Amino acid sequence: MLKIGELAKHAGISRDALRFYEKYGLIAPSTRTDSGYRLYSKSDVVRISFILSAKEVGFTLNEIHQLLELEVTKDVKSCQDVKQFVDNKIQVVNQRLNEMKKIKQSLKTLSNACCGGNEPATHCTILGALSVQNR
Amino acid sequence: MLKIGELAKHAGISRDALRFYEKYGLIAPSTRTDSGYRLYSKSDVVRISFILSAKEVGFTLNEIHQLLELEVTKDVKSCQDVKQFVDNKIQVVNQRLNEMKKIKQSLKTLSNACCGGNEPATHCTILGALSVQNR
DNA sequence: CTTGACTCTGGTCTATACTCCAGACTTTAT
DNA sequence: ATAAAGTCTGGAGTATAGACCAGAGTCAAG
Repeated sequence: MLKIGELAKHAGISRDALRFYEKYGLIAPSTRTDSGYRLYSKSDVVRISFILSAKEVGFTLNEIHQLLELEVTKDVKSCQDVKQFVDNKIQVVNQRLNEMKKIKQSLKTLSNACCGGNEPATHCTILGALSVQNR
Repeated sequence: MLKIGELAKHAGISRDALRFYEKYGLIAPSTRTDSGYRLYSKSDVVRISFILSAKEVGFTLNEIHQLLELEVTKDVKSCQDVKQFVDNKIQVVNQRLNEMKKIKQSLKTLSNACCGGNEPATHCTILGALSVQNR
């Protein structure tokens, strides 16, 4: 079991962020000490790492809440509902993946065009790289 | 040349957003009419589409500004600087791509596990899918 | 030539996702 | 036993990314 500071350090976020996520309903510590200190379990660690991954790729806390809520509401939702919701999210993720790949390609084109030498970078711009793409 | 409303419609954002980006230094209309109306050129359209793509994949306006600033500061920055900055961004994008792929895989696992039928979704959860991943 | 749609500037307001106290209590280290 | 470090709740403050509004000017159609 980890105290809030330990989990925060482990996850690379602040204690305040953890308490904020709790207020937001994303994660609650499994238990508390007699004195009221939060204690987080291993599964809490997994949960936090999912939350951070999802955030990393651009899901809002609200969307993450929906994803996690599937668990809470699983008894009242039918498999059908869940599948539809998830398939929908997969579409979103796919779109973002494609945008991301385009951006990466632009950056690579730019990096390659750029000799990396000491002279002024007169010909090195993102938009230049983009218009090369578009040609 | 497009007026602000036309560009906004074309790009799928609000006029206010465009004016906000302008204040932020991301994009300025090529010219103005005598009466002060903003007029956007084709390259402005390209620029906006880059901004939106970058936003889509999770860059903040500030980061986008840095990407675009390469153009403005190109005379004072050496090729080396540009290359380093860009290669750095490519690392970031790569990390996000990987996170995104993981999320997508989780969602797919979940979708597949889920029969899609009418019964309660007792076994369908993201965290369930995640722990299957981790096994 | 007026009505409606559009644009201008400048300002206030909002949601999201936190951060940063304050004041009190608890735990750990020496 | 005491200081330092950590934690608690509650509330205020902040940065980002716009949305919204007022009052005034502009343009296009009938």
